Amino acid sequence: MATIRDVAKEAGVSVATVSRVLNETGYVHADTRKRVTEAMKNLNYSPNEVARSLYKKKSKLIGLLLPDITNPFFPQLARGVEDELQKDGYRILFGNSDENAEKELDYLNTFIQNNVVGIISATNNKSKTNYDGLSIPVVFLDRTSSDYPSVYADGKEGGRIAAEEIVKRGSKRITLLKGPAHIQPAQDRFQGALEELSRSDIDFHVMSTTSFAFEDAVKWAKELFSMYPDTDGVLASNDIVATAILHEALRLGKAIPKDIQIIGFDDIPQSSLLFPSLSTIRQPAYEMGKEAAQLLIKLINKQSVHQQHIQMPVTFIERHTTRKVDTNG
Amino acid sequence: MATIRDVAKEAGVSVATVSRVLNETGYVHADTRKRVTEAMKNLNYSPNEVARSLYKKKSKLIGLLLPDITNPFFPQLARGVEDELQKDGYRILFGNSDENAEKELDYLNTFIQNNVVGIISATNNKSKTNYDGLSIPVVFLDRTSSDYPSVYADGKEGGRIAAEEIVKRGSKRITLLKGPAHIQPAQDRFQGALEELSRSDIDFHVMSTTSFAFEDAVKWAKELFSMYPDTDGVLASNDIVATAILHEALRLGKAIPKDIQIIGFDDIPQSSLLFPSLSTIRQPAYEMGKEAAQLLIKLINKQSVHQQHIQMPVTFIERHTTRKVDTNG
DNA sequence: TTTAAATGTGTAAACGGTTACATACAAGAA
DNA sequence: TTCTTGTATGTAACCGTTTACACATTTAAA
Repeated sequence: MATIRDVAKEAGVSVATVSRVLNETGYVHADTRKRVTEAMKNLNYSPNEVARSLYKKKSKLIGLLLPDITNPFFPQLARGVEDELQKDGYRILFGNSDENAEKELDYLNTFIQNNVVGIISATNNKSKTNYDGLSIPVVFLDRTSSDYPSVYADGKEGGRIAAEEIVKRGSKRITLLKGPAHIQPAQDRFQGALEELSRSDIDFHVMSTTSFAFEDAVKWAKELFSMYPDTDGVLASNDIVATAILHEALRLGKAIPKDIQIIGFDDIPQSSLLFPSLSTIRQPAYEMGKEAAQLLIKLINKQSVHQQHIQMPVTFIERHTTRKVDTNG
Repeated sequence: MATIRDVAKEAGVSVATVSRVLNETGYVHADTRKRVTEAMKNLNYSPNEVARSLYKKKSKLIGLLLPDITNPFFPQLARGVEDELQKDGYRILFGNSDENAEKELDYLNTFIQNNVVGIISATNNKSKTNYDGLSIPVVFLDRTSSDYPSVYADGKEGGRIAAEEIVKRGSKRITLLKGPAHIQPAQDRFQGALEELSRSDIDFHVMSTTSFAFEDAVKWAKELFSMYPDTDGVLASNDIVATAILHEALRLGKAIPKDIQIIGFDDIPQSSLLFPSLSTIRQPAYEMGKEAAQLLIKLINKQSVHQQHIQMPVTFIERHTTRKVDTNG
């Protein structure tokens, strides 16, 4: 690898001059610039980002921390983040935390040690204290925070809409699935649905679940139908869980949506590919990723940001696990 | 951030001594070590990886280049890579190439400029020349190469098995989908299936496709059933395409697997969640990621590697888009 | 006792950039 | 003419580590 000194020698100038043409700062004579540019080309020179980063105490790297890229909701987020950051020349240092505080802290440390210039975190771990005292901007994604900038979907409203839609479509004995207690977005959507159902004159049960893993969800699905066999509507905590419910209902020979309606949450890509395709509350994951990235870039550039907390709209996606609404109703 | 000099001053020693306790190199008196360790703790010191990287000309970073994390096959790969690398303290610099040569080159450059110590690439772009002349180890994932170490599934055998299984289960008029020409793994599985079908006395059509996007796949699915309405078996180029075929078949009121059998490729997580669940050829994506990471680490450590080309086994996953094999046959 | 080897520590030069500061010349203003 | 300002370039310090080398003191061997 050629260094700036090699280029300087080749062009017969000092390193300062090379640096000036590199960064387009200060004065450089047109002829000199040309000589330097050619020397760079000859030597196939490309500046060492590490040396730059050391002196400037800032890199072109940002840290992205996700709970688990294997969960189909997150690749969309990640892609939104990347597409947006890439435009400004930022690169991503990436890690999965598994919602494990130790892993999270570990990644945060290496982010800092590598001079990242900003962090986007979609973890849901309580210990936000991990982020206190950081001297670089952090934006939380898929998570609310009063202390830090954040981008999240309106989970409560989503839960409300789901409840409203399923009631509107005639379910009378609803089971409401309450997601993991430590995942705030799951609790928001649960609250929204709970409030809306309480307001209605519908019978409903609440069933607690503790993870979003499909294998676990299958167990809850079986439990649900054995405990509440006459359930005719399920509000699932996310699309993974909804898929498990759908499977179990089909296995039991229930007609969908005639005997039982199901509404999921997230609108992960596979939801439209199920059969019957899943009605769900859509979170605009890709756009959320982009928003978070844009917000972070503004923060990095110390531009003023009108809104530190960006709430994204949530929409009901009507597919085939819900009935057509009775317009005569 | 405290520097090594701060620690040295606090402990009343030179920076060299601090560095020695940090790296456990050279001689350090037990008492001195204790003083230094305490100073580090007091100052909450943690070494600057950038400075380290600059001097040593190597970081603890590796570059991971994927075509598109949004394609459900890749998160598994990525997770396997990460879980394995993380054990040895490596961190991931991540990028999506979209099978675009320019983007790929761009990422490769920034990987190098950031002193990554190895690269894992799952791109399928022809221009392997991008990797020539790199002074760090590269391993190709989900892609064969004679010139570089690689980890890939036995696509040809997979194609062969798929053909064998669908024939064994009684399909008589098979449509074989040929994936994008520039994606080598797609061509391997196509070749394997083609050879096996040619060997049999079964009628079959070949239909070309040019991407793995679901939206495109839907169009081909419609085309397939209009051109070859009597097809009773489809060998899809991957699970996404198989899903589209499945959808269209269901839409047309075909009974599955009675009227038509479908076999996919990859075994992405959602394939078991479809209804009917998809029979497919499984590639062990997570394990492939792990293997690639292990191989890369060995290469980085200049350990001898017995096998530079690791071919992973592929298995037929029998689910519900194929009939039970006729054991009286 | 002398000498070699092992132990313990410090000084300063890298690593490859950026930039503050110094210097020099040319052009225009006073 | 002298002064100021703009243009052009170079020197060297700095960013936070690691490490070659030097030096001093112990310990062990001869």
